[in-house]
Formats: sequence, structure tokens, C-alpha cells
Amino acid sequence: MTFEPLHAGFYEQPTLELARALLGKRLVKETPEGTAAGWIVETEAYIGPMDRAAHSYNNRRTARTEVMFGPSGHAYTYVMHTHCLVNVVSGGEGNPEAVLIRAVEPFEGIGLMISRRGPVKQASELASGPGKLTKALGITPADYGLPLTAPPLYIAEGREPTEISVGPRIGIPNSGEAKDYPWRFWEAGNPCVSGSRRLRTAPG
DNA sequence: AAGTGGATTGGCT
DNA sequence: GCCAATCCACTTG
Repeated sequence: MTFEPLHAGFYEQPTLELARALLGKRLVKETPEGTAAGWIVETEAYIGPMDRAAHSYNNRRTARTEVMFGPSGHAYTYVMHTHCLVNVVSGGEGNPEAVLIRAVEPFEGIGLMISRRGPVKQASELASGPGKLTKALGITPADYGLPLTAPPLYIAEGREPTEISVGPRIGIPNSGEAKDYPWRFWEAGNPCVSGSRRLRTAPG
């Protein structure tokens, strides 16, 4: 099954707005094994030169960050420890900004996701983290630089998120003030958001 | 040429 | 909560 990709203009909005707007959209990856897709339920914004947590902090331009300096709407993939993470490039040409996709809710190709991820207790755990979702959807470092406006990797219209929560980003304790910026967005109460299992016992 | 440190995850205490 | 797994970009010599 194929969905209609969002047009390139969608990615022209400011990065913080884009991070919100991506919630509820569908992230789709087509491979020879089949199509896997999920609703985006968690994102984080990384805003170039002034964001110490961003790889492009201080306009650092290297082979890895090169795609961030290019046009919006392309994929920035990179390897973290043993996992691949995927970002949506934003900010427009010359502005190295991006939105990290941190979690999706499985929508299509769930059997395929299970075969890639191995057995999980709950379907909500299949893609409830930035490294999990790339494995579940089959996104790899080979997807670096791909436009998100056409197969095999693209984002399509989805649903309206019920309620959006905002908070500081995850896993950047050594980034000075930047660690407290409220640049993480997620669907309130959605069990597919990263860390949901951990937080389930301590809600307010 | 070698060392360092992650935008993580899963398993064990 | 702690820690190993395991890889690569980037820095330093």
C-alpha cells in the first residue's frame, strides 16, 4: 500500500512548528520486504548554530552534518551506539536545523516490524524510541539524504493529535543550558511515546 | 594512528 | 538504577 507523500512546502515552516506539525503524520518506509508505516507520536527540534545539543552547533559543517545545510524535507540519518536515528531536515538551505523522530505508533506492516524487531510484550513497544522505530521500519544509514517527498522513505498525511505535550529533550545532559530547552513534543498519554513503560507507574 | 564520547537499548541488580 | 554492547565521527598527536 502506498500513501500520498506531503509536498515539499510542508517542510518550509519554522523548525519548532514543524516538530509539532509532524505529530500525527505518517512515516512510511517501503522495502522489497514490504511497506511499514507508523503515526509519528514524538519529536524533538534541533536548531543549528545556537543549540549546543545539535550536531550542527556553531555551524559545524562536516560530512555527517552536510545534509542539515541543504534544503528542508530530506532525511538525516546517523548511527548512535548500535542504532540508527532519523531526522527531518528543516530550516531551509544554509540553516542547519532538524527534527528528530523519536517514536511512532505502528500503523501498517506490523508483522514486518515484529520480524525485524523480534518478539515484544506489547505492540506499543515496537517503535517507542528513536532507535526502535528505525529498526521496525527498516530505516538505515543508507537512507541519508533521501527526500521525504517520495518513496521509498516519506511522510504522509495522518490524523490530528488529541493533545500535545511539551518538555525538555532526552539524553543530552552535557549540553549546558540547551538541555532544558522545551523542544520535545509528544502525543499526551500515547503509550508508544519513548519511556512510556518507565513512566507508567509515576504519573501525576 | 589512537583516544574519546555520544540525540540508545535491553538485561540484570 | 547500573552497565555492557558496539560503531563511527571527530579530535588530538
